[in-house]
Amino acid sequence: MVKKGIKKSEIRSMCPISCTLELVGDKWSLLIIRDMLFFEKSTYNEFLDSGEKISTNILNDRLIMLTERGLISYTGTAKRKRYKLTKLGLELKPIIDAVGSFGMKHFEGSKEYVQQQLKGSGRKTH
Amino acid sequence: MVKKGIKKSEIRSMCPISCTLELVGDKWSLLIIRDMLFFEKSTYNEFLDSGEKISTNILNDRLIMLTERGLISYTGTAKRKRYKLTKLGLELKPIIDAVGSFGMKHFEGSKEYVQQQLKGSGRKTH
DNA sequence: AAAATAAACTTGCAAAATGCAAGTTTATTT
DNA sequence: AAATAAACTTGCATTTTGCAAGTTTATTTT
Repeated sequence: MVKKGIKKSEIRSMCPISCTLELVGDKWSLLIIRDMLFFEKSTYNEFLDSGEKISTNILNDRLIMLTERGLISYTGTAKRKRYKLTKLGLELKPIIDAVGSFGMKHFEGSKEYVQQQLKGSGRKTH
Repeated sequence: MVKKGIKKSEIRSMCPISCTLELVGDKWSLLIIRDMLFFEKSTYNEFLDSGEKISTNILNDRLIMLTERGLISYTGTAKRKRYKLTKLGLELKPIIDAVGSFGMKHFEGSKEYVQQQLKGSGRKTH
């Protein structure tokens, strides 16, 4: 069982880089946020079927955590939640952009992959 | 024993964000790179005594991995290695900058922490 | 030159995070 | 009313990280 997900983590240091990585530096958070930012995903099942195949327990855990940490929030009923980025969550965009730029420059085929992905989604070019 | 460190990872997807996170998205890589970028650290022991207290096995593992992946390289003898960022590694700066900016804006006391840290080091303001 | 120190690892074991496959529970459709 | 779907939950295996204590060879110190 995933008891508590990522540990409430007793702050490694007050370094802004370290703190930010403790907030969203796990294996999945930024990918979920990417899906919200670029592909306009908002529901559990939409997040579930992204290319990286997150598993259900982890997704559930991350959605709770990101919510607790004020990066996302939801509206709707318990069985039909719609998540969106909060003001704080939106401020992660520069990070995602920088990560994406590095990737598009250095991973062959990744730029094309993005184009493909955008075809099927809410078409958000930036 | 840390057999292989972070798995050679069978690529989760061709998404540039996902690929980049597989490259440096573990718990320590970006902190080591931060130490090189901002604090001009270059040796095993210098990395060891950063505020976040990485343990020796993990540090060793990460240094090997970052080297294998072409983000850092070293000169000097086996017992006196000096690491530096490669051209590719330097291209991670925009990511670190974005992560740092978010942190300085949202974690109270983190900006002051940076000032403190810079006092004792090679004084690199940006 | 011998002893002490230090730099760069290595080892073994424990704990935490992630992954996988298969449920369960209510709402919503058919 | 039955089938489907959305949002979880559970149990267990694997991977990754953390901790404490070595080891080995170079460099200083005495």
